[in-house]
Amino acid sequence: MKIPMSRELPKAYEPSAIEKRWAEYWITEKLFSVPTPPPGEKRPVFTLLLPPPNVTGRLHMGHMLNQTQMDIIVRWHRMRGFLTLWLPGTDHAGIATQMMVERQLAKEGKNRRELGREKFVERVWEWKREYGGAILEQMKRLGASVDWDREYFTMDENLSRAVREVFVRLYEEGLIYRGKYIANWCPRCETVISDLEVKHSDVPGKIWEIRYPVIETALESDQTAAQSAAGRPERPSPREFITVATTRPETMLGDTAVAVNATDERYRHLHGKKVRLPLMNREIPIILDELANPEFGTGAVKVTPAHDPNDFEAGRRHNLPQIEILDEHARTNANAGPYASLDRFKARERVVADLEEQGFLVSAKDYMVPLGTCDRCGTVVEPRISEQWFVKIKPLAEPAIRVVESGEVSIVPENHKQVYLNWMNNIRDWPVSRQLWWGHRIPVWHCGDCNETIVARETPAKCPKCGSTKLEQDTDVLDTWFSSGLLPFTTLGWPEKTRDQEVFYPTTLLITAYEILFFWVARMIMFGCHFMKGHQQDPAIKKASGWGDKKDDSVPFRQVYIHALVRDAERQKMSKTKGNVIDPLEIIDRFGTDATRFTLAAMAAPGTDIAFNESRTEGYRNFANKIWNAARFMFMNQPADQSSAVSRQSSAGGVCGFEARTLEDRWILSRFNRVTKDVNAELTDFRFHEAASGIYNFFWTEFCDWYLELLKPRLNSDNGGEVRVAAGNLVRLFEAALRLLHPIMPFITEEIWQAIYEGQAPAKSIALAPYPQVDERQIDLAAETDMAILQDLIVSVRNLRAELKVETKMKVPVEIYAQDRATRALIEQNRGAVERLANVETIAFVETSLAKKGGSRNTARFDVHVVYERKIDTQVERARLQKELDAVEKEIESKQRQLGNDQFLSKAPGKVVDGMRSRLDELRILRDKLRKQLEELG
RNA sequence: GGGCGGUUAGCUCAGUUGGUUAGAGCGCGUGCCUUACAAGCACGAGGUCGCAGGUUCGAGCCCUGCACUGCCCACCA
Repeated sequence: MKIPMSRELPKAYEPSAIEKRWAEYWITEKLFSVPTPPPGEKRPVFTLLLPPPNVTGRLHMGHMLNQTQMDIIVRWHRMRGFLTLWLPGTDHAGIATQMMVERQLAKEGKNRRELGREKFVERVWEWKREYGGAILEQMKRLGASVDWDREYFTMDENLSRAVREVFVRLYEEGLIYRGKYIANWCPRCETVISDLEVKHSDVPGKIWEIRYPVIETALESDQTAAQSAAGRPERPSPREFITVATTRPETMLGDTAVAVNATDERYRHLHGKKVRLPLMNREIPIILDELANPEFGTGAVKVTPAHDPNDFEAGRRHNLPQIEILDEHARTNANAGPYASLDRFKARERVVADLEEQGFLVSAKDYMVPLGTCDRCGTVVEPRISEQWFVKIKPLAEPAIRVVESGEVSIVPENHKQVYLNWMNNIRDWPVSRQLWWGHRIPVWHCGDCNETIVARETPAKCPKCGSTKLEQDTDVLDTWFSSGLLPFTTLGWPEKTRDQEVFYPTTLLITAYEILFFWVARMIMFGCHFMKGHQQDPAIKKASGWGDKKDDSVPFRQVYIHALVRDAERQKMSKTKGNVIDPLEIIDRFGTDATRFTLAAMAAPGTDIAFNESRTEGYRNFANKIWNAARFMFMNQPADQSSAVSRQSSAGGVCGFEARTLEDRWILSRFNRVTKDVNAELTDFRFHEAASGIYNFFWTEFCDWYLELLKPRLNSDNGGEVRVAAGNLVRLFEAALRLLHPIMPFITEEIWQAIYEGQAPAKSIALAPYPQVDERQIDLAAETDMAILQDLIVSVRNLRAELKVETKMKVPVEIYAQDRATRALIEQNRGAVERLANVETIAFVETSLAKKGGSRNTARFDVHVVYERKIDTQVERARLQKELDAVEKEIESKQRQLGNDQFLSKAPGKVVDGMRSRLDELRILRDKLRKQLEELG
């Protein structure tokens, strides 16, 4: 691909003009594709699995944050020489996709049942082929440096085969079983869903108290005796009632008992009795069970084993019948007698009305009702009995707990580790079957003749027990998370043993949102530890990659980084219903991908949510523009005979060929190395915000505002040699800074970097160039100290000029007193810089303090006085001085107190004590000068 | 009912193991179209770090309590 490139850059940076071009270039050149490495590969390896977005998904801010962080880490590793594999793909997203296509069908006036399963599934595949790639296309705009040659889809044949393999193995190991249990049922999706897929909330509603008449029995005499013992009236009322409370009165149609606690004295006389169920006119027993809490309500509770999980358990304990009164649509069925064929809420109304009419309703009170709704469609879920496949989870959870406890898998930030462990320690069996059509069909067949259940990897020809060919495959599909939980190894060729696994498994890192810690992360760890048990990563690679101390290579990843949630500017969670969703693509259109990425990076402090604020993005768009213009300046100042000043050899990563001749050269080189050192450390700890702001400050403040300004005279010098050095330094430093910035802002850095080399770049892309690494020898403390003094001097003069209201263009003479010889020498040597940057005509050094002169500034190292006829506003100046003096005196006092404290002197580190002493010395000088100045003002 | 987090400048947020002067961006004020950049430059104002105690030579950071505020988990009728 020919790279269009020009050193005549437009004045304002236009991201849209370049971003698309580079995104395409990276893909067509296959820059990020990683073929299976040959044996003997020794490079360190970095592997990252993209959390697969749903095929139905549209890119939202959460994705973008997630992908930006991943891309930063990935590009950073790649530039540091890691063999870097980032695996992209999409998830078939069972319910979501099926709903999407069903909606489409509905528009055509059809439904899936008319179509039939086979045709419907074909239809979903069509939809997937047509629209399923949308989110990955959107990803490309973000610049995500994934290996597109390895793109996967969770229903690809190879991944599906692995899913069947896993199911069969688990079954054979006794870790999968089938049973009739009560579970959350979504009447709209018509499938069972797991606890995790239910959202709980309390909503205003009602609680109804209902009385059930007690049936008098032959045991009455005993009861009476018991009552007397309990100090009750000797005679029971002719019609005794037992009162229960419920927030779902319609379920009483399915009641098969009333429970009281055995310890509850109030009900002792009713032990062994029965009640007559109102409306249904059915006799049901009073049972003694822990289910009834004497502290709550009346202490008596109705028991509906078919429609409540607690009652289900109680029902099992007491062998109670399970009477289902609701069907899969949550409509009442024939068991509801006169209330059959009603929507559940309609049934509720009728039941309440009739109870009231017949005198069974005791009360109806306002109440906050706990309500579970379907995560997908928002429908109120209904606990319902059905036959499902379950994964026995404890044996899988134990190793998954161990590897996190031991740090074989580390979770960052660490507080999520505890959350993970809490959940895992209380984990319950996982219902994995779903009554859907779209997904991995369960590899189980039922024999139509002998009813045998056959669990097999491939479709069996006949029943192994009776030889019948009347076999029907189980109609259910697997929970979407079942297949995505396998991805760390199935994408690397499992169940075959492959070279890819040897090299890339365990994956290095997982970056994901907190929300799917249980859904996905936990399942990956369980499956990884189970199915990759005994796996060993290529030892040379493992060591080179920095994981030599890890013992367990079965884990799916070495590290998990949990990132925050992106909220809107008001800190509200973004949601479609609230209408406060910020569309990242729209932000990108307006500010550019680089600026948007930078925003997310700069705000991504680990552990805190991000309130996405557009004004920040605008600021970072400006930052990109700043870099752009600095580049224009750089190109403008390249001598004609020095078209490519940068060595084509890539250096070890630092600034290559820089000739530090002057203070500003030594200073900027030192600063660059310091920032480089910091950024590398910060990225190691996922402190994206610190890395981003470090680079921002370096580029803008130090490089542009100071270094470029100091360089200008040298670039405009008549001395060709000097110009050459200055221009060369400029371009070399710039080149290195671009590499430093590249992981966060890949597009603009690529554009300028390529332009620097004019088609002769040492690599196909800056993304393949080395990442800057600190060269400690280039850190120059003296240069940094000296530069700070000069900056202080220049700012002081600028400040005085502003106060004296010197016309901007007018140069003024200044007088400087520096008692310290070194300081004076420093200023003398750099007087040109001071004159230029502070707009000074001449500098005159004097031998006595200038503190008494108006229009002066004093520091511990120097006094500077601007010679100008206009007088300062005495009032304002006095106030300013007084304020400063107060602050200084206050600080002196506190320092003196500390330095006078023996405990402090003996306990505090010497560095701190020395630092405080010299600071105190400076403060005293400053105080004296300020006092003199105040005296002078009178 | 449990668990976790937040409270720092007008706004949005940083502040890694406690250590000398608490930072940034935006916004605000003043002056500048200075030949890279007005999406810019220069200078400036603005904070008793939620409240009350405690530990320490030293606390924005550690401990206790309180207030307000978010989130997650949980089968309480």
